[in-house]
Amino acid sequence: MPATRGSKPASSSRPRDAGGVRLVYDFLREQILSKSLVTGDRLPPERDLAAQLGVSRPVLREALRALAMIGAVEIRHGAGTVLRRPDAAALGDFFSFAMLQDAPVAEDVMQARIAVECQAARLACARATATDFTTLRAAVEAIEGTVGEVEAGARADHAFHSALVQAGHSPVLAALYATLTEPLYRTHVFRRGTTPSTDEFKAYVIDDHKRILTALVERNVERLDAVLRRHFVIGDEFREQAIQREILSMWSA
Amino acid sequence: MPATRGSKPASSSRPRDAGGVRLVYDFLREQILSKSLVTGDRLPPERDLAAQLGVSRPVLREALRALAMIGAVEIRHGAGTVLRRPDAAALGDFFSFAMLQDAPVAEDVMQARIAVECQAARLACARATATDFTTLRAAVEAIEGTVGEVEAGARADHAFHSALVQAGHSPVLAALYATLTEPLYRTHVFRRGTTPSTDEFKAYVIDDHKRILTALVERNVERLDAVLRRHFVIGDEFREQAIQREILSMWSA
DNA sequence: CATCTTGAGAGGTATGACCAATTCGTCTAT
DNA sequence: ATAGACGAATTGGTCATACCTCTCAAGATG
Repeated sequence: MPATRGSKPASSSRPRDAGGVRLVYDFLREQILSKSLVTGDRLPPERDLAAQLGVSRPVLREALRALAMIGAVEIRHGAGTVLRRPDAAALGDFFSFAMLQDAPVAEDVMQARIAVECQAARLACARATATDFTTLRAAVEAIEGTVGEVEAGARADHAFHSALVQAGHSPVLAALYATLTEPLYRTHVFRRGTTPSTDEFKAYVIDDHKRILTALVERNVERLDAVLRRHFVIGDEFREQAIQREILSMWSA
Repeated sequence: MPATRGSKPASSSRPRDAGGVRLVYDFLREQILSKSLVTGDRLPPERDLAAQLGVSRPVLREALRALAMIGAVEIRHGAGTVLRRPDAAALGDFFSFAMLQDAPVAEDVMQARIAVECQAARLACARATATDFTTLRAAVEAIEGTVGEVEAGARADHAFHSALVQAGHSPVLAALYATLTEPLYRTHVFRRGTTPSTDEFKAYVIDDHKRILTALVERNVERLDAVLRRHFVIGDEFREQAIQREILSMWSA
């Protein structure tokens, strides 16, 4: 085993990684920095890379698994390990482990969801692309076609709101949003809570989604924010009661 | 090796983790969710935990190393492995690998911070108590007394904003805020970035914090939102540039 | 040309042994 | 009685070896 360098911890909030693991991190960093490796490149096979670095394969695997956790590499069984460019979409476990330790209540989760979605919507006014608009229009159409159905309606609703967040082109907000909302849309009761029962209410729900899209198309930040916040008020009480009983069990699945 | 469950990936941007590793993640998630394990608890020794879960020690170590990468556990040689609550300070490697490949992450974290703080501020207009107001007034006074100092000024600034978020009485928002921001205030450059240099600017910063508090006292949601958002614009570019430079040098070791 | 099969390559896992760091208990000196 | 030193036990770090499982590409067959 080669001597480790006397470098400081990778992060002031994490203890110093073991020497073998750190050597792998450092090696890969240098490879990227020197452009010897670029995003998409396949790393040498584990056995070869471990020998090259003078560490054992389990040590190399530890390091690679950790890098996979943050999306820096993608490990594919039988195919090899590829260098990836981390983005916050890879941080689902980070956010879920963080939130699991606070036992959030349903209303709070909705508030955080609102926070993230409204901020992403603001960004979307500046950043949304033609592709985003296409996606959102298709999502509105999907809502129109499924507004009275529990399963499909909830899926279409989620797709619309997720597309809106994606249009903000902020990976951290998108990752947070996914963590916060994915469990929501999986609960039966939440799905029922998003399903209007009267024709009048159905029409209103469809129109509201159109109003959101219109404000975005016009890139009107304040109107979009207002329309969206009012959108969330609708059905809030009904939804909250439904969610409370199921929210905590979902993050462990 | 026990059969793995047919669950989907923890994050949609990462391929499915290998079965053994996933089993460890799931186990720990459940332990946390059920309060069998709380932050600060020491996990069983590797040999014992591996046997308990029916995986080999190298597999357990892979999983733990990955969790250590996001700050969910702290591994100490000779002492044991402790459960930690992840916060962004643990993501040094994430940021460094991301930035080495030109991923624009710092601005995103700030956007998430803004989302959370503004939503918490909205809630605070309805929920702030007399104690909250007392805390916030003291925080403003502390800002007045330290506005030209790098360390103390940053601490006072952070205390004010944290108190504002706390006044929203939303544990999820408060936790997210802590997760996203506490590490920032630890960097020297961020602190310098929040330290006004001219008397005029100092007075403006003090007044802006007072305006925020006034809007809250009047429980004026829209004014508070507007004042706060404008507050964030000030110094944003300076801060971002400073953070990006600092992150590379500080975390890449 | 399209589809299927096979073999090589590459990741996934287990076992056992040994090394290194930390913690705790015991003994000795003051 | 207290403090410090030392050694043993505990626990993480690493290595070597063997075997299993998945993926992919090349070759064979219809």
